[in-house]
Amino acid sequence: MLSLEQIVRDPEKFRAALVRRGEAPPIERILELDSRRKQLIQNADIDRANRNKVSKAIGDEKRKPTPDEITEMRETGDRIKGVEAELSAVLEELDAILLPIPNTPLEDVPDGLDETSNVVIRTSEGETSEHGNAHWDVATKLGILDLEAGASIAGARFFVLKGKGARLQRALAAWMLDVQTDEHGYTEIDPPLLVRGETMTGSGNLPKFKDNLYRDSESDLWLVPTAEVALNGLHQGQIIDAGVLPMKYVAQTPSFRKEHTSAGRDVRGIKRVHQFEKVEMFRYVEPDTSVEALEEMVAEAETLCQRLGLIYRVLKLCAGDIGFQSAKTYDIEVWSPGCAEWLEVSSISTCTDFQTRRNGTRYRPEVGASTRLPHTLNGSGLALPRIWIAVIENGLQEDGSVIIPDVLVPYTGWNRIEAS
RNA sequence: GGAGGGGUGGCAGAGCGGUUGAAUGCGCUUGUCUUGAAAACAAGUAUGUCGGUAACGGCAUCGCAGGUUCGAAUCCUGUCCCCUCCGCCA
Repeated sequence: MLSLEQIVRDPEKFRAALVRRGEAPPIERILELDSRRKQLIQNADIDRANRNKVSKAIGDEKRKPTPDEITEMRETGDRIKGVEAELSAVLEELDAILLPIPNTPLEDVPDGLDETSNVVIRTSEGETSEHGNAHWDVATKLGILDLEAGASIAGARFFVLKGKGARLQRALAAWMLDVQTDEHGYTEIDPPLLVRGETMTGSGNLPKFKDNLYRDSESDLWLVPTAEVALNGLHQGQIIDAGVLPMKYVAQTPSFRKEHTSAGRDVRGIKRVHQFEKVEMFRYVEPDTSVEALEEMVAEAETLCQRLGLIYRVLKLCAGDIGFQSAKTYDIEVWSPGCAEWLEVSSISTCTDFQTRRNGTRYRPEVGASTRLPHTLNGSGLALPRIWIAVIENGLQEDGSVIIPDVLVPYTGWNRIEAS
């Protein structure tokens, strides 16, 4: 959520920033509601102050209230209730307006309204060859991927990994998690995958994106579309002590997405599925260090691609293509020689104070200082099964077998998936 | 699923209709003392919001949401969470 206070202070700045993302926020209505809000608060406070004074006098004097006092205070109480009712209607409307407004892009985010304006800022060494053997053919033939079983069990966009395919995914996840914890200093978290609505709202996924989320209505819990949701909720409502930031977390979890909005895209194979594993990095940092932290996280994700020997490129997303809660996003894509396309395996964003304002995560810059909102950053490090796809398609040999990267061998116990 | 108990400030822990935003202790900050530290002593030490350049003042908050009352941390209802016992279960 954006800061109401800041919007009121400089409405045009916010309008301009949101226009860059193709949004037309009702700024006038917000200003109107805010001034009404302040007026109502003042009215109610005056009445409450008076009521407090009278009640306290009665208590101090240890006497019964006079009939006149009772009448007057009842009227005051009714008036307060009326004002409070109007105030809560105003606040409700403000929430309804503010909650679906996305974060504002940082200055250096490129202009543009869709992915065609994203900027490739670097590409790794190596050739983007094509061999035409897509993972759905190769892996099915190897007996390590069973799309039919996935469909039979759960429907379209679900899949089953088998044997060395399942082991390869487990190895990838374990290796990435080890690098993030042992080398990059992240603390491993194993969070709930079902979360409350408030937690989902705190991350920015609700109310706007409810159609892409799975939900158990009986217990009113939502399945996380990414570990980011849970990691973002880790400190909601808390004040983080001075000196604790930055905090770095990493979690490997499944992600559940309905993908209604991408109905016709990537229908073959397992590029886009309803349930997938992902290793997610998440950081809480002091505001003036978040820009630097974002670059670090991109480098951390790139390291993984490099060690897997994959060809990848880094994109800086334009204002219209960054996610709802993001102020700036880099995507990392790896080359898929079988599908002959770039696959997004990581999306790394700074959400500035957008999420912490929503969920009430604050920190103290110094002992005794007043609280501030930390910045949050998130990024995949990295997403399965797309990395799995890339490893399979890149490791494909002439004879149909697949050789896997050396870094994974300690986790698999073998380096080749033999053609049957 | 059944039966109880409980949620108060950074922590511990009083209060159970009337100067209670909240005793007391611990912790923390600052000051005095000290070469320095400790100890002792003194003062300060929640969050948010409205007004104000500020100083400061008002209001709200004792899990959360309602209700009763002139007045609620204290009474009532709902709800969330925690704990104990029984049952069930990976």
